[in-house]
Amino acid sequence: MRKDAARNHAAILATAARLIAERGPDGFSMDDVATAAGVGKGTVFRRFGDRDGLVRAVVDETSRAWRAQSEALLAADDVPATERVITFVATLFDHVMAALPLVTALERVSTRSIACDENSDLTHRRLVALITRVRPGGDAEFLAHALLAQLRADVLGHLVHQCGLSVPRVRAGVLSLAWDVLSRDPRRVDLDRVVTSTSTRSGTPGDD
Amino acid sequence: MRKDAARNHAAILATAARLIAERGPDGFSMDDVATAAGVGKGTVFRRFGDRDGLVRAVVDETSRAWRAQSEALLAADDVPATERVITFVATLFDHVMAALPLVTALERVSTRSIACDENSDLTHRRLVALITRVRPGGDAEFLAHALLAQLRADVLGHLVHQCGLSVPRVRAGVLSLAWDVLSRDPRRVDLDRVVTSTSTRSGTPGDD
DNA sequence: ATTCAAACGGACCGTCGGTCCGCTTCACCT
DNA sequence: AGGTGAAGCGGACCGACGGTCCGTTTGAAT
Repeated sequence: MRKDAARNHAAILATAARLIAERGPDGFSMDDVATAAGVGKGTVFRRFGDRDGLVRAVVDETSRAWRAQSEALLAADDVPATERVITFVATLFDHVMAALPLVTALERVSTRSIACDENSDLTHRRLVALITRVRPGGDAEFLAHALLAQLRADVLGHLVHQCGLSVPRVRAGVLSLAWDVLSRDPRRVDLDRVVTSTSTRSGTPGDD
Repeated sequence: MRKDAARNHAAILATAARLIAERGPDGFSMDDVATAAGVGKGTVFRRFGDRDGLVRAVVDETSRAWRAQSEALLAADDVPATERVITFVATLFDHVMAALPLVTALERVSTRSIACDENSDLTHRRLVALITRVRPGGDAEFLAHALLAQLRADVLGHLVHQCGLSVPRVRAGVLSLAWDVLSRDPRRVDLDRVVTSTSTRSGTPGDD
């Protein structure tokens, strides 16, 4: 990589991170980034492909520390399995909250609403692995999705900024929920009967 | 309301609903709707204010049946409280799944990522009321948010279309989770100790 | 039939993501 | 050091889109 290219690459990343943090997840255009970074628009697109790629690159850099943390947690066999799941969720919560505008921007990338990138997928797989050790019988894949849905940046931002819930309260709620899910009671009631009796009166969707 | 205005109003709503269903939550422009409905662009904006308003109007009409259903559920004092919550969640799930592209479009309205409209708020308040009867001591407001987060259209669409989970599987997962949350065990472990000991090592966010 | 306000419609505007191509600059080679 | 080719640069340009404006049309009340 040429020297000027490396310099521009770093400048663009730093500028984008700053603009997103200052102006929110939608408060910047590609022109803004280019101008503020002191480069031409073409340079930004040459480096990162499109807006999507730029946001991903910034997130990727910012979340590097957390990824290492979660990787270490996977290998920490001395810690009880349940505690590892809870800690995984807690650290991810903290990470998302610390970079709310940035992660929100990631979730709003044009192509898909929910992140389909490698990092998100890796996070999910790791959580599945951890949950499986606690509840080998349960639907770990779904449970991981359910817990991760609680940690979506737009969800957390909504709770904190629109609804006015305090961050500690939300954090406690998320962790309690994770705990409940992990310690679920296997004596399942007849959920099917309760539910289908009322909901299938109109349309019976989802049974193709 | 003048006759032609009423006719155009209905035509625009129907056309928008059709386009969203056919082409997905982002597959239509305001010009598209106007042209397909046989009216001028100005007419669409005069009626609905902006893109946001148009999508909301379509959703509002489509969800009318479900709103009545949920209202009846609130008043059904003969049904056990827990069953009412589960049924509430189940019918909302069915409603969202039946109109996935439309609800997804609603969630992507420009102003805010998470719906802040009157309907969403009403749904949340009703769910809070129902949950409070089951768990008077718990954080009903947060729990309602947590359950509703599972029913976000983009979340459900991701699980079904990207991850390939079947609709019944997701439905069962969501209802099980609701059940678990409602029947949570009040004997709380020392969650705080477990969590803060590991996660606060880096940054201690959220304790202002 | 007259009248006028409500409604209409499409030309028009600003913004933005993304492309293109002529110019510049780096790094390597002799 | 000077030459050389390619990698990199940058901003003019394009098409799409949300939203506005205003001259024209139309419905209904009198």
